[in-house]
Amino acid sequence: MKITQFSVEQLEEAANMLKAIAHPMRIAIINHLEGGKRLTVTEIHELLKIEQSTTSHHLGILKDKGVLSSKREGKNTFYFLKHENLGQIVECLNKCCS
Amino acid sequence: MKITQFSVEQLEEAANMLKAIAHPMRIAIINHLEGGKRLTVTEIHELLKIEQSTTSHHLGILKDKGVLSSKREGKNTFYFLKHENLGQIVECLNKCCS
DNA sequence: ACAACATATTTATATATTTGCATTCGTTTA
DNA sequence: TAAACGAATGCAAATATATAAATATGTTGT
Repeated sequence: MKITQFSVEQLEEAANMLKAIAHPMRIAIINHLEGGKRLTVTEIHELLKIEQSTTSHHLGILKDKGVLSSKREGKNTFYFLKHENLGQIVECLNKCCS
Repeated sequence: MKITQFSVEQLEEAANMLKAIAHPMRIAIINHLEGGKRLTVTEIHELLKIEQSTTSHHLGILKDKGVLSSKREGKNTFYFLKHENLGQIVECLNKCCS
């Protein structure tokens, strides 16, 4: 007996969300945003040592798939986790990968 | 302050594991295996109405990336979750997607 | 050894993702 | 209104992934 029942649409959405997360850089980004932290594109780009445009692309993917939200404040755009419990996925991964 | 500290290798492994899960059919497979259930390739192939070879490919990916284990018993190969807490990811997704 | 069944692999094609350069857009400050 | 800064977008090349048909491998029973 399945615990959770997924519709085809839910399967698609869940897969898209996971696909968004399933990238080393993007896991690192989420990891840095855990605990309600807010970071700008430049901060992340310097923190992870990846190109500004690449960073923006990754953030765009995460935002588009519902993992992150963003808020523009002046010249900066801050990114943060949309659902705090998404951090659980990262924690769970950490347990399974060690 | 990050809760979890990932090494580059752990990020890669975590991403590979998530990438393995991040597919509608593969989420459906995991969903069917929750609670310690064991299913054969044919059972999954009939349950999800996808080609036998496609099913085998998906199962191979999940096994290769450490999500599933398998055990051959006679003509059949049974597949099952390697870490039961991987089901948590699916449950967490379900919460975030509804 | 042979037939029947279950699973895995090979191969090819279509499709999607990643990355960074170059450029553009939006905001602030001189 | 220009210059400077931060962020987003368009584009192209390299790489990876998905699917299924055909084939091969492994296992059981005759």
